[in-house]
Amino acid sequence: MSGDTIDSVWIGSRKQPLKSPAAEIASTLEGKRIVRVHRAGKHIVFDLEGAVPRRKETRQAASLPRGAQWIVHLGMTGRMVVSEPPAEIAKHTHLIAKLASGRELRFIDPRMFGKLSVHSAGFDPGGVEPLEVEEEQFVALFRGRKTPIKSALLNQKLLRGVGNIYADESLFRASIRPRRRAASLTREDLRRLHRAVQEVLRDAIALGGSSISDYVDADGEEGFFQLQHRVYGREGDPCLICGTAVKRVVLIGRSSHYCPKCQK
DNA sequence: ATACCGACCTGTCAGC
DNA sequence: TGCTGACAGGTCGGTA
Repeated sequence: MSGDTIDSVWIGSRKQPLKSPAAEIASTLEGKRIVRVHRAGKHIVFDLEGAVPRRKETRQAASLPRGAQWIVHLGMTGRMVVSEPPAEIAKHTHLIAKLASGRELRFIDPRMFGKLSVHSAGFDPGGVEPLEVEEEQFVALFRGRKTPIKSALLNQKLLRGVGNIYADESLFRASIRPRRRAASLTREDLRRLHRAVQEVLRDAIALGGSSISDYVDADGEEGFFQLQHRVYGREGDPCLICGTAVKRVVLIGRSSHYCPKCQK
């Protein structure tokens, strides 16, 4: 992908997935070389020709000339696939970028919760990377917040990249109930949670993610972390530690699973 | 400022 | 065999 050039862009008629105007997305992408593809939280970031990597804490860098960036958020059901042109165009395909190599980059998203946008300056998703954050900084992020700890874990402005499955799994491994107020957690609780989040994410990444119904990675491969879920999707099943039935409650409109005995 | 809730969409599956 | 309702990897904006 890196090094390839976007020759032309086709954008579907649905506006829902577009965070920037279609014409702006097309004009920003067309003719640009993809310098680098990386991830920031839940966003896929394409650095386009002329882009200067963001540096930490350098406000004056804002005056540096910068290339554009193409930002893709997959939402719930979004996929970015690389296809050969003869490949059938899947239903719910919202964007096709024709590359100089002859391949096509396609964005497919049935539910249209995914988002496409372009930025002319350095894109900042906010929050810190959960796999990079130090223990002390992690503790400071959550200390004193009145919100339920699970809401805080899902807040992308604090920690970026943790979603519903991994929030539940992390809280189980840290023996903390989803509804516990962040402010009520001790320093030791938060240290355990820090370790749990990192452990869950590392394990999940190693297994290629969680394929619940239709998730596959960029190569179309399913993940296997769902086989290691200890509470997510296991309502009524015995806790793997104590045998108590796993509970499911709705918190901020999201399914939340926990063991009522192991998690306090 | 903070925190819930519905809205945004389509697809699938269980239950009747 | 349908139909209906609940639910799904996420985020936003309105309202209290």
